[in-house]
Amino acid sequence: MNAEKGPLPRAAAEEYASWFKALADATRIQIVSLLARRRAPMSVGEIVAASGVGQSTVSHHLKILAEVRFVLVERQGTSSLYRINENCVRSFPTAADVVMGEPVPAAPTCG
Amino acid sequence: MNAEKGPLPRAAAEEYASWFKALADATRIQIVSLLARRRAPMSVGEIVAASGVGQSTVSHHLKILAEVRFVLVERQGTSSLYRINENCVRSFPTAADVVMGEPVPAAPTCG
DNA sequence: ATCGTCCATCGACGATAGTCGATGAAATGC
DNA sequence: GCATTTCATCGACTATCGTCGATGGACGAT
Repeated sequence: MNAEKGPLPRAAAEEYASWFKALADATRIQIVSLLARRRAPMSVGEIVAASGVGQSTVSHHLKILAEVRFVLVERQGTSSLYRINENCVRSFPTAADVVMGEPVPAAPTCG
Repeated sequence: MNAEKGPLPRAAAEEYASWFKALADATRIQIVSLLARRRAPMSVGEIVAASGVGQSTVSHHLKILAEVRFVLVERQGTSSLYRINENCVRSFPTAADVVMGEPVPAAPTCG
């Protein structure tokens, strides 16, 4: 932990924020927890049926979660199978990391 | 960790999301890290000077951070002194908590 | 009492984000 | 080839958010 007196540089703060933004929505949290409980990959249709929002909305959130590597996608035939990326879950920064200015765990490269 | 098959209930997901929303902005992360590095309380004016955004903006973010008890405020004379709430930082949920459905650590009651 | 300082709140603005319905594209089956 | 399924993308709408400037209230000093 570095403890200079200045604020965290803006660029680092934005990188941290991009992490937390990925989990700053209730629908995304539901999707992520759903994928984590079923440890097996799930198709978009299954996620739609379980989450209660529209198909395009689920697809949109899955894209956001995939951009930060929180979920991994694999095409199989006509369907896309999503699964949780446990490496990325583990490297997610804690609040203590942020306030103490720990180095950012390289957002899009966690697994 | 509970591992039923259904998604996390919407209410729990929203409570989690409210936590992460508090850190989902670069300016708030800068403010929080600033307060954590100086361990002493800081006035709003000091935070404004160090963060590079307007006074009303800082005041707005401090209000959000105080609502989730991430910072604590104490009036002293004409100025308000803000300091980090280390209990709240420690009880902030990890990503693993969320995806595994750990019980929410009682957002507004962490310290 | 008056002035000046410090801060919270208000109103407004632009930007971003979440949701939906509709459209389109890729793969499968007939 | 054609229809069907499955999903991603597009366009539009609304709501929320971050920021600012201005206003006003509380407190201290003169």
